[in-house]
Amino acid sequence: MAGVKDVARRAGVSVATVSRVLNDSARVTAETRARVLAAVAELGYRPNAVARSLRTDTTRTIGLVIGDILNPFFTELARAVEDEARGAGYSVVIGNADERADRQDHYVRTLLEQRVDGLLLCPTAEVTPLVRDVVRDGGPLAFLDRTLPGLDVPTVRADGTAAIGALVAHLAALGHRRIAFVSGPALLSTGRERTAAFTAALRACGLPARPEYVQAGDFQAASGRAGAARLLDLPEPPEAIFAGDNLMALGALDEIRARGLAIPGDVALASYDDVPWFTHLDPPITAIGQPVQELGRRAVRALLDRIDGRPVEPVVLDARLVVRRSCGEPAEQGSDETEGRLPR
Amino acid sequence: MAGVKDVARRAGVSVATVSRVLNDSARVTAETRARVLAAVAELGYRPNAVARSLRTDTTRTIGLVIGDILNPFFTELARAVEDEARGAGYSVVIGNADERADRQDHYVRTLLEQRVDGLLLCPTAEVTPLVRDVVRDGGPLAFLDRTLPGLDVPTVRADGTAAIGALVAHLAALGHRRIAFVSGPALLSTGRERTAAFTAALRACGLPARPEYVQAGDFQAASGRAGAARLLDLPEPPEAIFAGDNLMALGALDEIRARGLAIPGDVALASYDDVPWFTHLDPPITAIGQPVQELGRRAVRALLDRIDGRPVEPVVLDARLVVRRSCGEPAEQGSDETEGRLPR
DNA sequence: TTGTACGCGTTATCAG
DNA sequence: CTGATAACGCGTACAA
Repeated sequence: MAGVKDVARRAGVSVATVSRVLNDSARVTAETRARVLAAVAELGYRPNAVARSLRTDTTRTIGLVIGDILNPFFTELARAVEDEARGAGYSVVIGNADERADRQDHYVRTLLEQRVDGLLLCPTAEVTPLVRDVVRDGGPLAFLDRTLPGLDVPTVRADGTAAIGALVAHLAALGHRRIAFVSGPALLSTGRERTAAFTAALRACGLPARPEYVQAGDFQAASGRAGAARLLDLPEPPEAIFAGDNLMALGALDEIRARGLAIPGDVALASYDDVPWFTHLDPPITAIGQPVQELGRRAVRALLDRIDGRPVEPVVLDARLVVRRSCGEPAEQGSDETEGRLPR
Repeated sequence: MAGVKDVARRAGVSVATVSRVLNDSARVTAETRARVLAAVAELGYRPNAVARSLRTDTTRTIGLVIGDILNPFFTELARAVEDEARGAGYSVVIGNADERADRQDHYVRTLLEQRVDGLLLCPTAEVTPLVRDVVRDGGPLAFLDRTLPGLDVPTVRADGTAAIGALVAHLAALGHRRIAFVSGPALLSTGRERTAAFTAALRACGLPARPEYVQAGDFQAASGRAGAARLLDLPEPPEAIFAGDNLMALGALDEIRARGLAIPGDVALASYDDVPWFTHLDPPITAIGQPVQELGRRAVRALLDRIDGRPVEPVVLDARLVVRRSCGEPAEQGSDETEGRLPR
């Protein structure tokens, strides 16, 4: 494969000059520039980014480790991150942790060895030794969507506390008193936050917080189904089930359908995370939507700020309740802004 | 950041020895190996993959350029590719072409400059000059899902011809005679193949092929909605709409719902590509499912074969019809194997 | 078994 | 404005 040397020879100049026109770093005669460019085209020269990176100690690349590539929330997030990064001249390398700490670490390690300029991490566990080390060594890290307690790392996330409060109030207003939650893992900040917000919201509405009405899941569909099954098997099953993410809502839906139960007649259903198809179910699913695009954009900006040594402060955006009909007919229903919404 | 040199000094050995234990290439005393490993741990040494790649001319990395990261078909594909690659000791770098030829080329170029060992491409257009060059130069390329005419490149894909034939026969058996198709782009092999199979299937069933019943889309939801709108606005609207992929099916669904039409009473709906939530709609959507996991695995194996200089032949798997209820009640319905299926 | 020294393709420094 | 050359971090002949 042709290198700068070949190009130089063919253009009748030195390698230094070739490098200069390729990076338009210094002033070069229009004529020699043309000769070089011609040689580049003729030889089909492709710059070797590996060598370039070794020399410049920069890869123009950022890593993104997401929780689960099959989860639409994360793919939408990845999309937003990628768009913003591309705009800034960076490539994004995505690692799919599959909600496993070991796989997360695998990618963190690999990406660091690849010498990415920065790393966006949606942590899958409390904290692994590797992540602790990276933080200690001041690696170019930022957290996205999820936080890690006690670590001083720039974080971009959405807070669902208010929206969950609104959801529980909505359920209570519709007459539901036995409200259950299929939670995410307690190891994740998002899992904990949503559970805490849920119990606080119950209290605020004067509803009892029954421990058996909080079932632990792992953000995967199967656990949503299992959690719903346990809830529906209770001597006194809940009147409403709130799933901690869209995958678990899908699982809960599976279980509810399998039992031939009606929504919201027999049991109401709501979900954290909003996805396009929620709108098409009968009834459409009430959900809490996160500002995913904005999350992605802000995360990239925060990371680039950190890379460039600019000061960066945490970003917390708000999630919001989208009322549809899966929890019962509201007395007075606002227009559903996402009705008929199309992805992209 | 610590390098081999630092490790060597700390362990009291030469850099060569360090390199040897890191790659367990040659015989090293157990004792020195231990000393080196200790030094590595103490210094928190992280091998520089960039330098290593420059030296070895191999990155243990493959590129994957997909059509659209928001399309569940592609994310599932990416997942399968990643799993298989990881098993073989390779990392996967994903590029999202967003169904645009320019963006596809951007990633092909970038990945090539990054010196990936191989490149899996789901081509977004007939053929771009860049792709032509890469093929001509014998770049380590394989096509996935989509094929490019007249190019001698290993290809792994699914064929839907038989399944589409079965679908049209199914529709005809249910009494539908005016059957329409929202096609993918004619520039894509998958778009062309499905359209050809559709018209052939009509003919096989003795149904007329009306040109106005084939509306061109681009595999994105918005075009599915627009295509459905044009069809439903026809003086003689179709009794059944078959969408060329799951995103366009979502769009068509949007349009049908917006018009207050009943499925399948007013219009039947079917989709190419099967997704988990199809099962939960009322009625559940009849679809054609591809063996996505297998596609991903075979693609990686084919690419690695090519990289290692082993002979590789094209792989064509079969898609299959999954009958649900969105086209009407079949006289005799087989069990739906994917009912209640959970992702992962 | 271990050490020395060269080179991978590029950019950046320093002369000219 | 252009050219010669050192250096980036690592792997590997070759020598010891």
